[in-house]
Amino acid sequence: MATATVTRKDQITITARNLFREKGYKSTSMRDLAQCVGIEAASLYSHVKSKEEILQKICFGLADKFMASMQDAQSKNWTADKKLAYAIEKHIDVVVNNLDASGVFIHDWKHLSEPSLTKFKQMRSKYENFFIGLVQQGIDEKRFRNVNAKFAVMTLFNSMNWIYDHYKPNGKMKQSEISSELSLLFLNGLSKN
Amino acid sequence: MATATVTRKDQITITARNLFREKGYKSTSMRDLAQCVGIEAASLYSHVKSKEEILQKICFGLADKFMASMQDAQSKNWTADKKLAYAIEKHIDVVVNNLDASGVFIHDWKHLSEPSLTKFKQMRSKYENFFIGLVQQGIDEKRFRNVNAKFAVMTLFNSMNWIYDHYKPNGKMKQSEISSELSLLFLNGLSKN
DNA sequence: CCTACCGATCGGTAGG
DNA sequence: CCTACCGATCGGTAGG
Repeated sequence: MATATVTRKDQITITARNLFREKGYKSTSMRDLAQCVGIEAASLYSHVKSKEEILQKICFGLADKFMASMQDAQSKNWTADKKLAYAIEKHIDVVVNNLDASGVFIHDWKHLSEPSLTKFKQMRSKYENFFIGLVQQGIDEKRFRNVNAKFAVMTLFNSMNWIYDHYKPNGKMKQSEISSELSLLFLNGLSKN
Repeated sequence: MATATVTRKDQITITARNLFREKGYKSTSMRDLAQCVGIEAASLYSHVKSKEEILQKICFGLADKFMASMQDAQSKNWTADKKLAYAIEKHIDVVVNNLDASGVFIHDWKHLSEPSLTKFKQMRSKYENFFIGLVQQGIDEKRFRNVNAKFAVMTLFNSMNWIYDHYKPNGKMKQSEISSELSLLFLNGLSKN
């Protein structure tokens, strides 16, 4: 029977995600990380190549999840507004189930060095353009008001991405409520009537 | 005749705002700052007490502007929805006219130490509660749908605060368009249609 | 506003 | 995974 084994490397990644999110990447030292893991700082380098490698794993790990959810939404044969609601739901699902990584993703991607930085920006653009395309399609089909699609999507993203900051797993609002409320707020905001 | 004199201290503050926004507070060294100003690092301390003092000036300088716009909106004898639209417009006005400071405000307030940190959080709470109160009032008066007022305001704030990130002074959208589009998007989203 | 310098801390390596 | 240690850089001070 396969048991879920948390290797030391996993433990380092998980701890780093939490520390980076709490204090920020630049303010977290490898010595902080080592202490939380319970080993000496130098020992970290038996498991990771560098501090930035950890950041890369966190940022691209989440980026991959967003890309997968995009492809899922893309494959559906629905109207633009329905697809958009679905994509919002999927995005929030990723954020809520990766709270620490989401915080790091949003705040610390800037500290990636080349060529990771360029790759990261490209993935983000691709993802943003998918949403912008859906909004534009909704406008063309006269489902939405005639807004600036890019501006609307930026507004949406900022709302979605910061959920990690005020979401409490055992709080008043359940994940499903947040999803439905946010997509309603946004789609209603775009609606014509 | 009074001429606008930019003192060295002003120059340090302005340069710091820009560097902190571009690279982050923690990633900007006093040596970086000194070089951009054109003096030696040690000379900075003739004009400022510490690195954190600069951060405090930036954060509380902007917080004061937000508080002033809140008091302005509060003094109006209008309905909740109209007051909210006005408060949104005023908030965006502060952000757009303080782009660098807004970026620092949003990203780096965490690096304030006590007692500044507590004071900052208190001001922010007061400001947030003002907006939450307006949304709740709109709900009570049956002007808005019955949403979670706090969640709606967090959504609004995240949209408004990140304008600094994609606003281009000479871009497609003028400030007035951003204001009206964002408040329409939000108020329309809250409306019962 | 500068030169000269401080103690602390950083990411990371050597060698076992 | 540890001890021992590296060169670089940090915020900041002394003294002029």
